[in-house]
Amino acid sequence: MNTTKQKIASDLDRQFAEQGFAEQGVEALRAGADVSLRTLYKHFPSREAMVVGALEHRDKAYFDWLAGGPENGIDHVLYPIIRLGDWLSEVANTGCLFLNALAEHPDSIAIREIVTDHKARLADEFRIRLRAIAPDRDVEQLAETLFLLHEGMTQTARLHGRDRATAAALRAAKAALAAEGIA
Amino acid sequence: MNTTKQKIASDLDRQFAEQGFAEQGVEALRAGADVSLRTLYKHFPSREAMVVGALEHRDKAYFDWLAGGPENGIDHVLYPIIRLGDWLSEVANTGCLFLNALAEHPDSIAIREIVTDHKARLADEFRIRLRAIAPDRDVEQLAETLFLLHEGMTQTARLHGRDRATAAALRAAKAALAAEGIA
DNA sequence: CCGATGGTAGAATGAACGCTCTACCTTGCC
DNA sequence: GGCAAGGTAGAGCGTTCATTCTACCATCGG
Repeated sequence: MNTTKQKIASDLDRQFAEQGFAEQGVEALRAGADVSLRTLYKHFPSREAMVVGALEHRDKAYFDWLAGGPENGIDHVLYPIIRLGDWLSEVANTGCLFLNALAEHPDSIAIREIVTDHKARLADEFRIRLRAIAPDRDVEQLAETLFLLHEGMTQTARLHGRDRATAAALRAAKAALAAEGIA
Repeated sequence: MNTTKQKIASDLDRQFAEQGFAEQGVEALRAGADVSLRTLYKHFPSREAMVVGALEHRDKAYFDWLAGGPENGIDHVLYPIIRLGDWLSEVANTGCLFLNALAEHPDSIAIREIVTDHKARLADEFRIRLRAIAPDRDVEQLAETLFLLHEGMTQTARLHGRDRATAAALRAAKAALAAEGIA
């Protein structure tokens, strides 16, 4: 079964989030996941694979976390931003795991790919939600704006605190929607 | 003189921006700065000091870059965001050097301090500019919003391209100002 | 001309790293 | 019972890293 693999991936995710990527060697990761080195390498045959595994785990966890929420109205569109506020209070607040990984491994194709995919999917999420409440509009620019607010909020939460960052992102999102006559 | 030191700091800044922090050892940094190992260590007695030196250099370079610009009106407030667009086209587009450094050295007090200071000064920049055009208003929330847009734009430029990120940030900034009756 | 300053090249060191390997143990199905 | 699957502990290998050190050179004010 890959139950063990998933458990390890979850531990890797948490460890990379809390301690960063560079400051932890494979031995520290092994200890944090509480498995043997052999088992760790069986599931993730290189350190890079461990990073990819952690990112894949978080990608899934993040979109699972987004399930549910209001089905109509402006809150349907704002929900990912609202939910991000909750997320930031539950996990270690060290910015975006994906962008942090990319910062440390700018040359890794596998990592670049998963980061790009995750962010594209997030941008799509806003597009889909906007189309749901404004089917007759071109929502492309608004989707980009909401995506930008989401990213900015993630980074700003590290520096100004989660609540202020959430409030600022929601304020700006509502203003952007209002300026386009949506809401 | 510290001319040599400044030259090295500038090279370190560029190298960290282009190649990331983790993937470069001291020997690579030395080669990129075209100095001897001895001289490098004379000015920056540890690798951490090299990171701090690069960040200090960029902090100064960034605020120098912000000098000038329109003195009145909404463009005075938007100028850091407009100028960020230019900046992103001139340097390697790998996100925020400060946040990347923090991602790789979450335990370094010296690095955390310079990152915090830089970001606080940037937030102040927006506060000061807002007060200049709206002296009778409480600009605190708007300053936070503009700061968030600035940060979000920096990250989004990596993924969606500089021009789209700049346009989205400016759109959102104008909407936020309009919503508060400023502009 | 001399000595201080600040540069060069690059070998040496000791620690830490990613990864592999040997040897053994536990569990559950036929 | 026995064997296959998948786990454990941890020593060892070769490499790379940050840092230090020896030995030498160029420039220039007094």
